[in-house]
Amino acid sequence: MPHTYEYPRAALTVDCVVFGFDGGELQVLLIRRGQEPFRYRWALPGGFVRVEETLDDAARRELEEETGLRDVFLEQLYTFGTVKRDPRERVVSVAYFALVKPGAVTAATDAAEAKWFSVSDLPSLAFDHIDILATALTRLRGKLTYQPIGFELLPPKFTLTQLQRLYEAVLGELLDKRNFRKKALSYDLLIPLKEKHQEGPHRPAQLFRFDPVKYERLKKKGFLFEI
Amino acid sequence: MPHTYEYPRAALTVDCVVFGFDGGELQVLLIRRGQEPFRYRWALPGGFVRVEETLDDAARRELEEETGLRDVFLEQLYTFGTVKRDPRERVVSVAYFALVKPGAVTAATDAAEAKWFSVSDLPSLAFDHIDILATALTRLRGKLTYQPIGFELLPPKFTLTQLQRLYEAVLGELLDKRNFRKKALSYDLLIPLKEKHQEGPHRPAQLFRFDPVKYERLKKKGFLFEI
DNA sequence: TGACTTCGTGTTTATTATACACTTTAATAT
DNA sequence: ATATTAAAGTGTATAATAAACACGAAGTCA
Repeated sequence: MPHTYEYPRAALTVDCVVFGFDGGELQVLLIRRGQEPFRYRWALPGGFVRVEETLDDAARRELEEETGLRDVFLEQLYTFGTVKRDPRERVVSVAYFALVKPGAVTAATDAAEAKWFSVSDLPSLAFDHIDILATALTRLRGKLTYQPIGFELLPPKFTLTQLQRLYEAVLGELLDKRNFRKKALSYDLLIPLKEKHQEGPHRPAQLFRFDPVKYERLKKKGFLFEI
Repeated sequence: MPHTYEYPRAALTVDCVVFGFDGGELQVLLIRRGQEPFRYRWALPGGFVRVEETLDDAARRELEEETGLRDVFLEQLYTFGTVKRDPRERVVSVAYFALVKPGAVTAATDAAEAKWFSVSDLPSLAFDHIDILATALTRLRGKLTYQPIGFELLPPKFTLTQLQRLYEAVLGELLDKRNFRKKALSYDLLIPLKEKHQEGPHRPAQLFRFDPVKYERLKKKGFLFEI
């Protein structure tokens, strides 16, 4: 059913930069395009915004449709609106960035032609998606240093070393173990569990979980979480 | 000339939150609407994005058309896309925030039915513009503490006391004079001028200007400017 | 020339960040 | 059982930064 307007209108899309962490490197989830333009090229998951859904809803819907992921940390990033970013017609894209835990990762990747890529070894991307990705990376780095969003990238139970590896991967620098642990624990957001994480012939590591209640409380005060 | 599409499309607009500083309070520039909906209500300057212009261009164009302002600091803020934010039809708005110097202020206000309001004493606004404004305020506060954008709100020549008053107005707290000056000067971004600012029966104040060259250099390094 | 008002300045103390190395603990191999 | 292995876990001294705080200087105006 066609729709007619007095003036030409841009098409509106959402694109999601989905970050994951495999324990060593920061990863991005990409899907292989099936149609022109940029057929067979890797691209960010995304698609057209429907006229009766919010932008956030559109991002969540497209993410689930194309990757199987749901209930993830999702936040609006930036809106990309240069005139020629899509060769067909004017398309404005509201970009989102998402953080997913390793659990969600394996469940999702077999749902579609989606694949994780290390951010340090990316293929050529469709449209201006490399710019969107770069913007998302900058935002992630910035955010990580003042908000405890790292937990969104780790399993529900994690060790302090895993948390440190994540920070090191995202920030691109090595951190001092003792200072990191001091700082991370000082916010009182990590709850030690009774369990330990045994892996290999060495001392097992204490497992922690994140305290979402204290997190919400701190968030209202406009807190910081600087590492 | 009508334009037809296979699926319904949202209309795309830009809205600008323009901040100014009168020496005492933080101000926002609003325009009075001439048409329905929300006729006679105050609203953020803004309008429809043309299909052949970028979002940034649209924001600058609308800002100049409605307020006479040009060559201002302008930065994309957030995109507002709830379904019913405009009672007529689906309208997605890319919000921008702008900072203008007092010089531009007086030149602009008589250009249209635009008026400055103190952020602590706002009228009822059209659409969801009060939400956009709140988002902009939060962003301004956050940004001001780590980037030297305060200069965008001051005249080319300013005193340290003026700069401090601005920070106090935006952050909503009083700052220590000596510590503030120490910090502000430590970044080496303020150039003392030969002139002094004489006003009233007391010691005249040293005038400074902002050093844009050093600013650009620092920006590339990903610097901070914390007060 | 004295009153008034804002400008401009330095030091001490508290807090936070940084640098740095050895003991503990469990699994595994012998 | 004992030795080996490898990561876990921990404390202190020093440097850097932030915070608290008060008074003389420089002009105008009566």
